[in-house]
Amino acid sequence: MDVKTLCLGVLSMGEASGYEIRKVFEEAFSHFYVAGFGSIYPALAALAEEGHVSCSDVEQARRPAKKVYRITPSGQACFRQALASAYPHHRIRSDFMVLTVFAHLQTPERVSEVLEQRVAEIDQQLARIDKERAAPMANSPGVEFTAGYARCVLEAGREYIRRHRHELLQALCAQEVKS
Amino acid sequence: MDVKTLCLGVLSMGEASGYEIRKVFEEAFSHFYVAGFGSIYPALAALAEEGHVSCSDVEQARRPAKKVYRITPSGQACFRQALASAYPHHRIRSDFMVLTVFAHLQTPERVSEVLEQRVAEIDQQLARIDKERAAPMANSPGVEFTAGYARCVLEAGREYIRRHRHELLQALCAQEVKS
DNA sequence: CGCACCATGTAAGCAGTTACATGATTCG
DNA sequence: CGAATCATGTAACTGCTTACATGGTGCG
Repeated sequence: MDVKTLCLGVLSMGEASGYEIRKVFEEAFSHFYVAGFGSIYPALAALAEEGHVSCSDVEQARRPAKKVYRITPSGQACFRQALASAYPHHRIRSDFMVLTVFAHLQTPERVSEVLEQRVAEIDQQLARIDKERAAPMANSPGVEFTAGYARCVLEAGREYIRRHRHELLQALCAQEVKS
Repeated sequence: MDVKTLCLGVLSMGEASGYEIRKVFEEAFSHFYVAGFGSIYPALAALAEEGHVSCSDVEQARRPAKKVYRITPSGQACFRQALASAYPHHRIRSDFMVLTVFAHLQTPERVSEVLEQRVAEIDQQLARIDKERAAPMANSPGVEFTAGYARCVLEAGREYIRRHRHELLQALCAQEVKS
């Protein structure tokens, strides 16, 4: 699934500008999808040309004017079709895990720092999920389920690091003494 | 971290051909990094040109000849440098979670299928981890730690789906009756 | 006055995927 | 004999990231 399809998804929950869509990606969707301005704006332009969204300029008091996009019936059909035919891939690209796999090529201090950074990032993501739950942009069972899934997986990872970091660091120290 | 760096990492554990490196990506590394032939072969060629790996043709009885790559001291230094300076990013791109967020736009049958497919994939990955643990290509504390981390996170996700799938599906059915 | 936020876009470049192209051997 | 495995590569394409370009408003 590409950024275009995901933009349609965001717009299926209500009209929005490009800037607001990006905020959704950064906040509510940040646990499973990354997209920046550079991919969102071209995606919206392409969707408008295909007739999947309509667009209107909205002047604002004390703010720059914005372009508000709305999903059209054809866009709705297109998004439903994408949902119906997509395979539920789940790809991870983790430099964190690369760094832990090759822990023996780093100093114990460095490995400890890496683990701390990962825990800090998990804490941030958990805080974001709780914030989103307090003020849900759309209170659907799907959003609820997915937030719970993300929460559960993140907490499991954090707990694992807490419980096993000493084993890893001790093994590294033992190895350092030998060499 | 790019494919080139990861290839150096694989070669830091011992010499290998491109074909064998790809097997490592598909098996031991599959939980946190994806790479196919199309990125591995060009990466190895580039590394050879930069002097980070050496390469020799090896004729085999009853097999096609292969090119065996070995990491050089400069490659080792380069990889250590990459490990020392990389930030532990952990990116997820999950069509699975997109599909669950928009569960209300799909039939309960479809959502159920999606959940089952995810559970099946988790089971496959868990089986792969256990297989790898039985015959570890390198028995380092880092490999052990990372396998445990992946195990823990995958199991948490599977458990969450098992415990909460009924809630999601019931909410969808209730909504369907209303509309 | 400077920073952060609101707001929209373009263009170049790169990394990686997909498909193509080839060919030997082994096993059922 | 066909399928799977071993084995290496190229080329086109796509999708995304990064950097560039611009400019108004609000707050401390």
